[in-house]
Amino acid sequence: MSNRIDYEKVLNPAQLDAVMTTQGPVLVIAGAGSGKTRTLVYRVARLVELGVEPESVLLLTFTRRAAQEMLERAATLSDPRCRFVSGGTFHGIAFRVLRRHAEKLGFSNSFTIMDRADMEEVIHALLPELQMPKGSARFPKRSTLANILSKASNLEVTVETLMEEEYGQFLEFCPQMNRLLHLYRDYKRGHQLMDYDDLIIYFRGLLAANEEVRRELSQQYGHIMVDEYQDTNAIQADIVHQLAGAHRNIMVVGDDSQSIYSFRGANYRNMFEFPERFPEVKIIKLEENYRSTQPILDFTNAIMARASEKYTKCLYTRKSGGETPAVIDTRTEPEQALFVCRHVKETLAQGRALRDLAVLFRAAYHSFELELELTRQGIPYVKYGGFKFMESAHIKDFLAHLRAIVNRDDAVSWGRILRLVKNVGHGKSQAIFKWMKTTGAPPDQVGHWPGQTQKDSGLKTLSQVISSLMSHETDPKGAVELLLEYYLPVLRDQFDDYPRRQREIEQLIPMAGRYRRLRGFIDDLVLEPPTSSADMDPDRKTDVLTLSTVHSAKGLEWPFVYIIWLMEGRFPQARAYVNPQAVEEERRLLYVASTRAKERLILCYPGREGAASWGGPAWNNGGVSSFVAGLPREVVRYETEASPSFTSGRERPLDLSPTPPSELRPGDRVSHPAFGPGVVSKLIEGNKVEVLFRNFGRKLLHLGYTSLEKA
DNA sequence: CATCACGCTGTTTTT
DNA sequence: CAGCGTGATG
Repeated sequence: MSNRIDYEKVLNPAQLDAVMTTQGPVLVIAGAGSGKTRTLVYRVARLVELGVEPESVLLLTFTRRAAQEMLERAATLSDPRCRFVSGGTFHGIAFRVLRRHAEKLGFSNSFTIMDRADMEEVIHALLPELQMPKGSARFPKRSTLANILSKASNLEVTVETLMEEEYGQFLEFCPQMNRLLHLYRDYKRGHQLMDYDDLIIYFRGLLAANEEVRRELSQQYGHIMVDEYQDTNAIQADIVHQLAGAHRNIMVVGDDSQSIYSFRGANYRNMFEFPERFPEVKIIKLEENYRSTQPILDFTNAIMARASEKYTKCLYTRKSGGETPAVIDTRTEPEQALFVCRHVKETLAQGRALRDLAVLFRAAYHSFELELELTRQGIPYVKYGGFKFMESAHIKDFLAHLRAIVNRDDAVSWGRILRLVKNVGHGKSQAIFKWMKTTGAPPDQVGHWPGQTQKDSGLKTLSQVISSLMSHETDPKGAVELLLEYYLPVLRDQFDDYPRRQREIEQLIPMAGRYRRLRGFIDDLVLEPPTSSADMDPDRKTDVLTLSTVHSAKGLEWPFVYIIWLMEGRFPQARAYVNPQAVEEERRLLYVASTRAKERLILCYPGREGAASWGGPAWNNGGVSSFVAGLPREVVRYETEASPSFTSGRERPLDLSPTPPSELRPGDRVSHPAFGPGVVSKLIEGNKVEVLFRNFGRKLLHLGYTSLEKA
């Protein structure tokens, strides 16, 4: 039973226009908090109400979660059939299509997807083939190499061009980079692997080269909507054009000042090129903000007014009142953590719930110190962004077994699982894989590798496990349970903190239970994984504080928002990185963060002395202090450590001096800002100490530089 | 193959 | 600092 919606009552004129225009191309330029999501939700509802088949509506979003939430909302407020609308990410759609048409691209339909960690691993394995001259200047590390290759393919420029523009320090390695690019391409083809970038590129290629596929998809998706269009790149724009070129029922929604994904080749100019591709486009601007108070908007407008590129709009609200955002120099990082904790507690005392508050930051590690203090003070939180559940070693190792069966050419996974066998390392694993490939031995015959000795009898066990797993293709849950029996002893051997890791792996059992085929299960996990272990917590609805990277906070809002430590200088050699474009992206990042706040916005930064933790010139690509410096008092309130609201409430005197090793003994309980609670296992001469952390295993720490504390 | 000492060097965000 | 590569040793 569907509900009637009175659109004119719930939407403003611009939103209404966007919702009611259901034919032809539409570009919606929507400022932060202007009801962009609301507009998309109602438009989905409207289309279904008009009798459009839900399955023929395609909603492309940035994360799978965003799509699901929108469809759920549409279903709740109108017709439950909205849940059948096709929603997902570009990568998700691309993968589904490519799977069906893999052979047209010269791939087998058993190809597997590599995540970033896999990509880096392959690059790493290829490096010896580059034959680098010994003792030459430093070659970029593998994560940088992956960044360069990925960005070059996303921008569709040659590696040289990209390096000239953004990696001047590595220009001398251009020949090697080119060689690496080719090796990497060949490797992927040879092993039936695609990385994230390939999904998008091959998808476009398939559409361009194959009229039949293009027509079929265009017919299947008669109405297309794209959210966060400013974060798409030129290739994705081509895909949109191919899909909608025939019927032209395409709506893209975006905000040029929220473009913060240039590292993926995204460019907000895509938005302005849209009218060139669809000249009959209707352009709708949403400028009224429904989220924040006017003082918050004045602040964000003032920040963007200084941008070197001019953006399309100025936000206003009809909400009156509200307080001016505050900027606080907390001098040091630990003081910043104390300040936020104290402020949070005060806010709770005023009757607010923890779920109304969020702390946002640039990089996942920026919250380490705060997390420590929150834990000390017993304030519960969930964190989004940064650490990826799927990328932790134990999860990857575990799933590699399943991947190796599904795609027996997947050398990355085979390497992983073979190296887990006792006395098989880098060399032997490669020899075994090569043998399997040349003899065509099926996966469960690894135990019969002729080179084996008595020492690697573990191969026999692996063989048996693989053999039973192969008979569980239609029973993912059974396969996971079976593999668990084999893998748990390995895990126990390998990690000191196996109970936590075991628990995490066990969470895969119910997830696998939702799939009919093993392959579907592992594909989904790689491509659209739970964003963090917090996501898997069934009690998400509990009243907790949110910590999040700005990137992960996109599209969300909270009454109170704290922003901490936004790119102050920390890296001594950073002068090389001063880059006007990067500064502009940092500015937009601050804009995105600030516009998440509905009522109150507080920005903290740990000043220069707190930021440059071991001296040297500060990195100068921007940061809270540089963006707010000189803003007028009407727009921002400046507070320092001298202001009463900060100093008076300090809960205990700060002692920032490091713990001397003589005070620590094996067995002492300690706490570290990054790694959390742990126990001292060993003292090492000088100022080093080995700690066994509850969540991160064994780490060797240099005291004097880390704030390791006795707990 | 596994472990350890030593030297070097510097961003980060995510599908 | 801490992660990573290198080269030497068990």
